Amino acid sequence: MGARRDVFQAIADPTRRAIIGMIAKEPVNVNTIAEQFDVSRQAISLHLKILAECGLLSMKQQGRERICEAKLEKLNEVNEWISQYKQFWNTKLDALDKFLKNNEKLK
Amino acid sequence: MGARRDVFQAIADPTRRAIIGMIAKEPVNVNTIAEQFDVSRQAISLHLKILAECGLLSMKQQGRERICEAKLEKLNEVNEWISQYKQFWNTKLDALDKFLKNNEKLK
DNA sequence: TATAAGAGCAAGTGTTTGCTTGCACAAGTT
DNA sequence: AACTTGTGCAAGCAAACACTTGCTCTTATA
Repeated sequence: MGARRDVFQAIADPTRRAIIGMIAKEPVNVNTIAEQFDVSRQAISLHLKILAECGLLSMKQQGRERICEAKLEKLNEVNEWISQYKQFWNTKLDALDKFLKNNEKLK
Repeated sequence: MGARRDVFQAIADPTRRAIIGMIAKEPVNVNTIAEQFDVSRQAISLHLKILAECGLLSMKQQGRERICEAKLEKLNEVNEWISQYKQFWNTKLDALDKFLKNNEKLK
C-alpha cells in the first residue's frame, strides 16, 4: 500500500499532535520545535515533512530559518468525518441536557 | 515503541473508518463486514481487533456468530482534541457569516 | 574570514502494519 | 454422524514508520 499522506494518518502520531499544539498559536522555526522533544532534530524534521505533505502545516524560509505555521483548517476534514457520528453518542447527553433545562423552568 | 492502540491511530486507516461507517447504524457480524471488502476475512478480523482494543467497537458472541457493535462515543476523544483548534479555523468563516447576516439586515 | 547555527539529505536499523495462506475448532444443518 | 458456516490463531512477508548518525550547505555573526 502506498504511503497514505492524509490528515487522519498525520494526527495518528502523538508527537505530531504535540507539534501541532506547539505551533497552533504562533509560527515557530524547526530547531525550536525540535528542542522541545527528546528525539533528534531529524526525526522532528520528518514529522514536519509529513505534516506539510498533508497540508496541516506550511513552511516559510526566513533567512537561515524555516518557520512552520499550522494550517488548522485542514483539521476540518477530520471534524466533518466525526460530525456525522456525533448524533449517536450525543443522544444521552442531549436527553440529560433537556431534562436539566426543563427542570430549571419548573422551579 | 510499543503498539499504540488509541482512537487516533485506529481511525487513521481508511478500511477501519469504512468499517465504522458500516456498523454505525446497526450491529453486524464479522463475515458480513468482511464480504464488503476486497481483502481477506483475516485482514478484516485484525482491523476489528484493533477497533475493539481501543474501545471503538464491542463484540458479542451470538451462537457461532460474533456481532460487532460500534462504540461511537469513543470518537469524542478525537472530537475534543479537534475542538480546541476550531476557533483558529472558524474565525474567517465566522467573519464571513457575520458579514452576510449584516448584509441581509441592510437590504 | 573563520566559526557557529539552522536545517536538508542519505544510509542504515529495528519495529509495526497490513495482508496472505493454511490450519483448527465450535456451532448449526442435513 | 457428516458437512457447512462463522471465526480465531499462527507463520510469513513486503512496505512503511520512527529513529539514529554522519555529512553537506547556507546564512549569520564574531
